[in-house]
Amino acid sequence: MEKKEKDISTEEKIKEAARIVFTKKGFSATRTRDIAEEAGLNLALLNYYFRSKEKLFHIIMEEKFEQFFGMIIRLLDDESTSLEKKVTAVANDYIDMLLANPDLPIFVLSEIKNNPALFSDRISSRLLKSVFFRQLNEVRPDINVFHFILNLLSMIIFPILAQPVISQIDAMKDKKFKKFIIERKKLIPIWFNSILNTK
Amino acid sequence: MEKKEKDISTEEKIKEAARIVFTKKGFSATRTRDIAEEAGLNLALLNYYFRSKEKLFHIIMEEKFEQFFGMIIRLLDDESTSLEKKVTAVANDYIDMLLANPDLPIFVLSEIKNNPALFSDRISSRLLKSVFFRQLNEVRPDINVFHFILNLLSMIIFPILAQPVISQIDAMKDKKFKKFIIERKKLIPIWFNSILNTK
DNA sequence: GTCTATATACTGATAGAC
DNA sequence: GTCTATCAGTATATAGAC
Repeated sequence: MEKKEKDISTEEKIKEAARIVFTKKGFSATRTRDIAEEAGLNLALLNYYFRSKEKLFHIIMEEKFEQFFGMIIRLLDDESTSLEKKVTAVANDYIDMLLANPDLPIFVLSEIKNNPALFSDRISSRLLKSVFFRQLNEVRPDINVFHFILNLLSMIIFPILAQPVISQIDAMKDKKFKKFIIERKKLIPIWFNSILNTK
Repeated sequence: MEKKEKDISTEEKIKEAARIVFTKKGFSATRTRDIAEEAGLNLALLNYYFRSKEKLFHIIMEEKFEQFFGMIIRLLDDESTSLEKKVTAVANDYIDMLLANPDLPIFVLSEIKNNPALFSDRISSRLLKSVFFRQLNEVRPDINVFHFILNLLSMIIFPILAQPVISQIDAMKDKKFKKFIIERKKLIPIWFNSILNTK
């Protein structure tokens, strides 16, 4: 009767395997057999629990989109923190999340590109109405909010996206790459302050 | 005997179709039938001219990698321009190239992630030995060159990568998005100067 | 619920006519 | 060189035994 690891339901085993394989290879390159193998389960069980590859993919995709966009929006829509604190918080927490999920950005961007309908405009409107947008407009109405937020996200997300390229450089392999990214947690807020305080 | 459009060889028609379809959908999601259809040609001709999907892909991929990395390296390895001019040149010319080839960045990054062996370390060493690296070290030896170049590339490339997401926002559709990106040609050098002149 | 076996459809590649 | 027809291999999905 005691709880063991083995008590994870078959359904959840399949979902966990699907998270790994889909985010790693994308929808097209993933075979249902890859997921079954990753889960250590029979192929037929995927269809028993989820009906089709598409349906399973949609469940995982929505989870991953929420992970990717939801966290940013929650950090930027916080009434209790200042603009500077938000930049620091995004740099810290979002980088940590991406280091734990390095396949996430390219998965999300690729799948939205393949099928833009997957991305609901509800997400972008949550960003546009966020506290962050209001705050930046109060402090620096001359700064284009879109440029500012896109610079922040670029400097955080792009290096993770480009890791497979960057890590080919000897000085940037594995742990060195991770150390390099963690350095950016401190540096990104500094760079943004010099932009904010210029002119 | 006169030259017409129709004089484009069948081989080149297939390559041009392959460029479009492979960069749009990636290797796995592309069917050889998609390429034949895009070229307006019979499927069997692909194998007649290029033996296999893999071989055709390798040809296109190497072209595209050279386009993506080669241009950056040529701009950064120019003895005749200053550091500031290089930032301006990269912001201008590279953004123009990416606007003309919006599928290029995610294609290159996805395919290298799927198969890191595709990316030769010859490319990274050309970057590390570039004039740009030497120049930045002379002017600001306290600045980490990797952070600097990655910030530059992030701010240029990421917005293009994220276009399918950004353009879901009403204020960022089509021509407005392009205008927004072109604004960045002027702004990116300004932002980098405030970072370079700080501290 | 889970397995084996198999149906059905798709994809890359080739044989052979023209 | 280019086409039609088709093969062989693989992928998703299901039927049916346990």
